[in-house]
Amino acid sequence: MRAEPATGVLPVHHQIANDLRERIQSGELRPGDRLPTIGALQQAWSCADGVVREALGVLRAEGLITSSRGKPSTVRTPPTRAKLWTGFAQEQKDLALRPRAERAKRGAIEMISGVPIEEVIPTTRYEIIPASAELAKEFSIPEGSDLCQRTYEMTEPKSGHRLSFSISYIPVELIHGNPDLLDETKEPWPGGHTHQLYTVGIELGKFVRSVIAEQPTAGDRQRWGMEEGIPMLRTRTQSIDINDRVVEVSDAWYPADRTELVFTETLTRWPEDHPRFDLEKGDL
Amino acid sequence: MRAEPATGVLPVHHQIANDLRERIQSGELRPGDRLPTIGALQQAWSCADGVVREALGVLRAEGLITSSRGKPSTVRTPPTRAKLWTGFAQEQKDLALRPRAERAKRGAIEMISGVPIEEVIPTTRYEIIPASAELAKEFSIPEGSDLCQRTYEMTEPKSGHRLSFSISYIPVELIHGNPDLLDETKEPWPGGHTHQLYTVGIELGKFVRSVIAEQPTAGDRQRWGMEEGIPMLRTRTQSIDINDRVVEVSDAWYPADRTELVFTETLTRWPEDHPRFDLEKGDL
DNA sequence: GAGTGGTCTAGACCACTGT
DNA sequence: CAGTGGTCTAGACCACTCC
Repeated sequence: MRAEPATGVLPVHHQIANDLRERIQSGELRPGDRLPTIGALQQAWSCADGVVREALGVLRAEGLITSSRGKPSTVRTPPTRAKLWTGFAQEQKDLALRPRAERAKRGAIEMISGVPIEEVIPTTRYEIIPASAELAKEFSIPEGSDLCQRTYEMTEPKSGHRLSFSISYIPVELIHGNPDLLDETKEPWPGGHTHQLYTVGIELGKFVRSVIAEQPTAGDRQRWGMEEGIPMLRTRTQSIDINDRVVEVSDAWYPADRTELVFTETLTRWPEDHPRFDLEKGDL
Repeated sequence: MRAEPATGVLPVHHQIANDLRERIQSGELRPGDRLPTIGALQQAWSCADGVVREALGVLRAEGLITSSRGKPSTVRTPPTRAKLWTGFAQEQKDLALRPRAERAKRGAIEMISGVPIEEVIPTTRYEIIPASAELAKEFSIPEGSDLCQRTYEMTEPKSGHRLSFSISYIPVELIHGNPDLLDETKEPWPGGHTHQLYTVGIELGKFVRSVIAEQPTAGDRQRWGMEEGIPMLRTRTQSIDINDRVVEVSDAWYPADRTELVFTETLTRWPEDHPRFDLEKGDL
């Protein structure tokens, strides 16, 4: 059993992957189309089936195709992503001063997860944990200080798949003035986190949100019902009060094939009498 | 050559991957540490080398390990990500009305890519292209209208690897008042895009930035010098003028192991005399 | 030169899908 | 049932790194 020398510099499985990728990106193979079977590709490229499988593995890892037992591999349908808008923090802040009835119109969970509450199983879990080194640094508090960790999860009942997941941290010291804030049965809280903080005398000054992307593990993929080749978006939001103190940190995870994060930045107007640009003056 | 039946329900290569993943995440195997060699794992799990290779492929695709020819596989060192701050749009807008000397302190390229200009090869390319269906929709203009496409790329000279890449689109109709805006030799433009738009009478009202993540193709990975298992962050920024018209669209790509996107949202203060929360009243 | 991981082959059994 | 892809084996050659 000798391996024939590669015809080119590029390994054969990469050649196959490149060829198929090109045919997908050029539109010759359209979303939902069946790929050639492994047997057919094996014959076309005169190679062992393992090589073809390797090539398909590459495309699967790039999120371009899906394959499962018994069925032919197909071109992945490009995802339709739900837009997750941020920029409602100001609205949320103004709401905190409004009466309870008005606040009740928007739940805390919805604000955090961005998913409307319907036909899903929400889970909320509160826990007091010692601050890790990382979180202690975020809050500028000693390592091991008490943190209130609040976990929000939403699950799709039929498949059991996770739809949203986020964790929020608050130093217990900041909220011990209002025992209700440590009581998970009080969720969802009318007016959300901004109002919760208002009840202990905290006024928010700004939010800082950072976004990274990671590749989920096989276990993650199973929990979320994700296919191979789909990254995970992870956000960390710092809620900062008007004294520049970090009062809450919240982490959230989003499957990148279902989610698009949208951030808006509104600008103030120039003064009415601002100088108009004069091309003749050549002020470039 | 018979395949022994799997000892459990889980395929062996997943069992091996899970075991190694756990040892990495628990800290038993630390960043930079060598993994057991394929031969050792093969013996430990009494399986063929192909199964072990498959398992390592899984971990590589998750970005947990790196491996190359001749050297033992190692645990990937967690990336240090450069923070890419947004939220300077207001500052940039105010700068547009300032004198040239002041504007010249910040280049257009730097504003777009977030990478300081030093020891890199910047490339700027202008091109007039017909609007695709997608872009026509963004601008609410007829398909096929003239767009000015400006491509910004920065390359690391030694490795030839791409450091940053972004493309901006502007309807030619909007900028024909100033021919310099179609001249790529005028880059970098003092004061950046905001000032460029100012020269044709456009005042910006807001920015809308959306973020998605995708898995790069093998070719992308080579161009950017990325390892397997690292996703790509992609942003699309709409520049919207004070009349709610989309005047510029800009796409940018960032390797997710080197980049963290940071968005800030500043809130206005509550009025001085806002009602203080009264726990006794129990207004929850 | 010994040891590492990368590529490839040929053959086998299995789980699942459709008819 | 035939056909699909998923898993596994055993053996081979190759490219590369390090001693």
